[in-house]
Amino acid sequence: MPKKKPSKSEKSASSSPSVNAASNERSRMVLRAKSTEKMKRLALLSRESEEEWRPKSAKSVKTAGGKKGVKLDAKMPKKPPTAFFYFLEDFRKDYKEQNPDVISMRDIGKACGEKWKTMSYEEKVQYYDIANEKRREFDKAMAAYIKRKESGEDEETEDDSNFE
DNA sequence: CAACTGATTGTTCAG
DNA sequence: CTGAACAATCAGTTG
Repeated sequence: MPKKKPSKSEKSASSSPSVNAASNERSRMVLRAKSTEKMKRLALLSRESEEEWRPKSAKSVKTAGGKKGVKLDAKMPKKPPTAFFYFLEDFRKDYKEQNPDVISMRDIGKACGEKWKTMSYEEKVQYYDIANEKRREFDKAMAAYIKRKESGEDEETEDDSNFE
């Protein structure tokens, strides 16, 4: 008997049991506590220790214009949009129709977050599922990235664009 | 003129 | 385990 482990919400299992696929994908779905200054320092050290990690990401991209500027971005796969972002896409359209005056993501984001919390588990699972597949793909890229990093992360020398 | 910020939550990584 | 930071997006603001 498939008694699964839905001790979480369970709510109405009459809908579809396919929702479980989103929850137990990985074991690090914990994250939600407050903060301990102790750890804060630790993490800060880590980031600083890193070469340069990512330069603020997207923001710099715009500034970069046509220059790559960053060399580590070539290997580091960008984070795929989260389920929330997918929901945002859909919500954005709907929100625009209802509030044509408001177009800023800031306002929508607030409305989205509020609604997001009101959404039922099964409803959110739809987006979670999408994110799951996305991560799967991302996982491969990440594996390759790590593997290559351990390998020596050398190779790939196409800085023909800019010379110095 | 051009770039950054802000706001939302979820996912990610590294120690 | 935990925290810090980024993922999209676009109007608004600043330099």
